[in-house]
This record gives sequence, C-alpha cells and structure tokens, in this order.
Amino acid sequence: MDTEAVRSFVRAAESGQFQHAADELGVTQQAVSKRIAALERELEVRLFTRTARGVELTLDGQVFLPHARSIVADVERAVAAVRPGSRALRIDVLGFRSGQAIVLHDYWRSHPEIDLDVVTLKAGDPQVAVAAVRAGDVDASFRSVTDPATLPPDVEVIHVLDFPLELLVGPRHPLASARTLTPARLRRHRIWVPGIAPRSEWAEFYDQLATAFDLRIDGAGPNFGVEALLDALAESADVATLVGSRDRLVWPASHGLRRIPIANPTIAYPQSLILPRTNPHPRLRAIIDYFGSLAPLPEPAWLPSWATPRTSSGNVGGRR
Amino acid sequence: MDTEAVRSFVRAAESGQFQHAADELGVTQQAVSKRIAALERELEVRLFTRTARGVELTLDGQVFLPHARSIVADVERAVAAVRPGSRALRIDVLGFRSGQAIVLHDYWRSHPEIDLDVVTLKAGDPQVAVAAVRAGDVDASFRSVTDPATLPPDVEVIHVLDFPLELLVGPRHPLASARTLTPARLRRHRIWVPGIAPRSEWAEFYDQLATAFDLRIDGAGPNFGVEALLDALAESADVATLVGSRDRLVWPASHGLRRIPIANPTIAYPQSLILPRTNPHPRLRAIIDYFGSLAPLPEPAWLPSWATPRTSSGNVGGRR
DNA sequence: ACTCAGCCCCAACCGATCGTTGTGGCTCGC
DNA sequence: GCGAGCCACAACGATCGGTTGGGGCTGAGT
Repeated sequence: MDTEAVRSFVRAAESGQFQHAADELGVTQQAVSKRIAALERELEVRLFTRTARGVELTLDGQVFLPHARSIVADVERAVAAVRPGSRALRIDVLGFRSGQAIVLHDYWRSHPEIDLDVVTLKAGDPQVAVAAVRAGDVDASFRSVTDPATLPPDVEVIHVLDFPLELLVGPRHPLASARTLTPARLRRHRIWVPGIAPRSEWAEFYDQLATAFDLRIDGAGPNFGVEALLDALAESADVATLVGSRDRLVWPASHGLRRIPIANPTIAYPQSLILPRTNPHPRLRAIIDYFGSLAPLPEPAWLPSWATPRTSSGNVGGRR
Repeated sequence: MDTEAVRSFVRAAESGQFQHAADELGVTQQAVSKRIAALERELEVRLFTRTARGVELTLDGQVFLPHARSIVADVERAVAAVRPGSRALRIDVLGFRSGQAIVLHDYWRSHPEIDLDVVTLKAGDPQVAVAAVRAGDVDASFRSVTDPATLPPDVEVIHVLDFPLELLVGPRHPLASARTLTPARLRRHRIWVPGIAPRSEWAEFYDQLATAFDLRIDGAGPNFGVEALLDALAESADVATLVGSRDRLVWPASHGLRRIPIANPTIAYPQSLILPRTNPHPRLRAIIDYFGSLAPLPEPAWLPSWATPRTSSGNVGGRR
C-alpha cells in the first residue's frame, strides 16, 4: 500500500472531489483517480461512489477514513522522528528496563503530546555517549558522571536524579524476610554485582560503598546476563545483589525473589544528563524541570563522593 | 512511502538480517536491500549499519522501529476494517452526534479492544437500513421500528434502549428556569420539531405524545438544520423543542440554551437494533448485553404504543 | 432545448521503479 | 587461506505511476 494513495484518499474524502484533492497534492486528477482505483483494488472494496458533481464516500469508505487519517498521521510522526532537522527529542539511556527509562516513560505518560524517543547507545564507555551528544545523534544522554572536569567544555552535565538501591535476594537468604534494611545489616553478607567493568563509574561507586559501610561487594566473575543472575539468586542462600528501586527486572516474583529497601541511610546512585552546551533541544528543559519536581531522596542518604544530594532547585542549569 | 518497505524494515530489524527478512517475505535479499535503501533515501537517514554478519540498527533505525511497527499495525487494522470477509463490527446510526452514537462510543471506551465502526446510511427511510443489513453492508442498524411485522422475516429487531427526552429552551422562555418538568407543565407551550417527515416514526411518536398529554407539537415548516433551530430557540420567548438526553448538540451553552429533564412520567423514545436473523456478527451479542446492563428508564415512564418498557433481560434475543 | 462547464473514467505513452538473476567484496570461523 | 554467509552493485524485463488527450455524464444557465 502506498501512503501517498492513502493521503490522496483522505484529501478526496474531505473535499468530495478528486480534482480538488489533485490540485492540493500537485498532481493531475487522473493520478488521484488511479491512486484511489489502486487502493480499491487492493482493499477489494469500493471507497467512493462517483457522481457527476464529484465523489461520495461509500459505507466502506466511511469506515476506512478514520483508519486512513491514522495511517497518515502515523507516517508523519515517524518521518518527523528521524528526518534531520525536525527530529523528536531523543534521549539515550543505559537500558530499556533501567530506572532511567522508567522515569522517562512516566514523564511521557503525563505529557503524551511530547514526541520523545528513548534509545540505547550500546556502549558502556561514556566517551561514546559524549561523542553522540556532541554530534547531535542524541539530544541528551543519561549517565553517571564521576568527574565532569574530564568532559569536553562544549557539553553540559546536570545532576538530575538519584536512584535509591534495594537489596535483591532469594527466598532462602537470611535477610529475605526483612521489611527494610540498613547498610550496617548488610555487613558480612556477600553481595554479587557481576559484569562491572574495572574503572567504570559503577566500580568506583561500589568501591566507595564497600569502604563506607565495610561491605563485601564482589564485582568479579563473568556476566551471563540478568536471567542467569536472577536464577543464581533464587537458588542461593547467601548471595544477594543490589538493584535500583526503579529498575524493572524480568518478573522477579516468578523467581521467588524479594526486593528490600535500604534506609538509614538510603544508598543512592546519582544520575546526570549530558547535553550539548549550545542549542540544546528546547524540550529538554521541561524534562529536567520535571525531574526536579519529583520527590527528593529520603534523609539520611549516602551518595558517592563525586555527588552532592540533588536539591529541588539548586543545581539545575549549572555545571557541577 | 511504501508500507511493504516498512514491513520489510521491521522484519529485518527483528532478525538482524536482510536475508532472513527476505525469506520470510518471499522475495530475494536484493529486493529487501533495495526497499531499505529507498526508505533510507526518503527519510534522509541511515537505518542500518551493514556488517559482515548481517545488519544492526542505527540510532535512527532504533527510533524509527516503534513507529514502523505502529504503521504496520495501523495498516493491518485498516485493511481488516473493510476487506470483505474479515470485517470489523459495523453499526449504522442516525448521526454521529445522536445518542445512539454516544452510547456506542461509551461502549467502545470500556471495550477498546473491540474493532467497532460507526457509520451513517444517509437515509431516513428504514427500508434502506433494512436492505443494508440484509446485504451485509452493515452488521446492524440503530432505528426506531414502529411495526416489526412489516419487516422481512430474515431480519431480527431487538428493542435495546429507550432515550429520555428533554426540553430545550432559550433563556427567555417561561420554563427556562425550571430544574425539571412534568409533561403536564408543557401543555399550551409551543413545541417545535422541524424536519419531521410525514408518516415517519418520529411523526407517529409526536402524534401519540401530543394526544396523550394534550400538547402543541408543531412538526411543520422547513428544516434549516440544527444550527438554525438553535438560533431560533435562543431568540424566542415561546418556542421550545425536544431532544434526546444523550444527543450531543453543538455547544448548546453558547446559545444560552438550557436542557430541562422531563419526569413523572419520563418521556422516552424507543430504539431498536435491526440485525440479520442468520449469522449476525458474533460481537453484536456483547453490545446488546451491554445495553441491557445500562440503567433502565426511571419510573414512571411513557412510551409510544408500539413499545413496551425495556426490561433488563426480558426481550433480548426475541422478536417483538 | 441546447450549450457549456465541471466532474470523472479510459487509453496511450513514457520514464521511474521494482523485482529478478548474476557478481563481487567483505568478514568471520575453521 | 579458504569457504560460508552476508550485503551491495549491475543489468534486464515487467510493472507501475505519472502525464496528456479524449469522451461520457450531469446540472446550470441562456
């Protein structure tokens, strides 16, 4: 099916004349006639009754019209989403199930009129994200930035959210029945966070966390994927892991797993948005403001050394 | 834009290989390659990065993918809506603003998974509706039927709803400030219902109504459309009209018009569905049941002689 | 009553496009 | 280093999409 034909159909249905539709579309009336005929052939249905003064929708045409409008609108949105120049707001996240994606989805649900695209640059390396932002491939990248000074001067870093961590344990783990935990209670329990690259922000974060609360955090070992980790946790009586409270995992309930909040202090992982310093996408500001309006971290909170607790209005817009 | 190209894009994105997508679509790999290239040319954007082992979505491709899926789904729904054989449920109403259309819209909102199309056969003549139902052009027609015996035996008539009437008056009318009215209060006030064809169900209805309550109902005069009627009502100090409580008019508030419910007894206009006796659309039953579940008319109620008050389960499925 | 204007469809033509077959280049894995 | 498995490019025939030209139909105006 040719979407130009669908567009012609909509125009013709609106004006009741092929001629008029043809003029609007900049083609001859015969072309419109052929397009409609092709559409009718494909649908095996007559869409218009031809009269001496123009055309009139048949019943089937009447039914098809709203669908046709929907198709046209859909195509236009799709084109606008990728065509250079008129591109929708595009934000890079670490994964579609990550808390980053979840909060963006929440934002979109409360502002459905915003054309927002969420993508993942398949790279752990922050330099890739920075390069994509600078090149304009994405409008902003959701990352954790330990040291803004290492970034080039033409990107801006805004600390937008802190994600509290929760303990994820299987049913046989000694802490499984706790309603809530303090970091001190985690001492001497083995915490397994596979797949952490050395010298990454996560490695640094867990390093500081282990030191601060005297924890046993094990980042070694190969990463066989989330599924394997969950399976291992479900079986084990002594291994736990940490997850962001807003991360969406794959049906944790089906493994009998439990998520246990951590408080006093709350342990949070700080997240920033990397965006170009010049000509950032105008819609970005609204999203950053939205993040600012969300509930702040419960007190007391622990954050790694490179972050200060996000205040509702303090550092928005400034480089940290 | 060719929707086949979009479909190819989705398949290729899913399998990561043009070859595989081509096999599924029953064309050669070269054809898929060309289709994608055409898409990329049209969007002025690269959708895939070509690798030795297949293809991988670019950022733009990643953004385009959900839109593409949406387009494909949209097209499929549009085709299914009109293609003979696999057609969505289609119900004829008197007008898109009529109470009939409103209740169908309510039904659709509570069952959005049902593909439901609402159309209007542009004819007052019930015979046209009956013919359309018999021919299968529509699955059911929403009409008021005074005498089912006059209809051919292969259609079924089910009394599904009664629409209470309200008085519509301008601000200067003596009854304008009433909160509610009885039919007796309408006596000696002029009620104007233009555009009623002689010997139509509406004519018969108003005839019986006028006799029953000794009312002055004036059905004569040319009908210049709803707008003109509303304008006239807004100006006049002595003319009123009757409208269905669920009919949606064109911003009656903007004319300073008031709708005043009528009770003791409630005056209701009975509505039936005409459907084929053999092989009615299976989804129709659910809609009829939904109508049956709606609140019944408030008591006491007046109905024309050809109708009996609808009971919640009594006459559903039977010919009346 | 006749013409004329304004629709639409059909026919003929032409260039662009789509699909095919045949080839070549590229990168993995053996 | 070789072959398997991809994708892109080239050439070719069929089809399609557009245009011009012409004809039929209907309703308005003279």
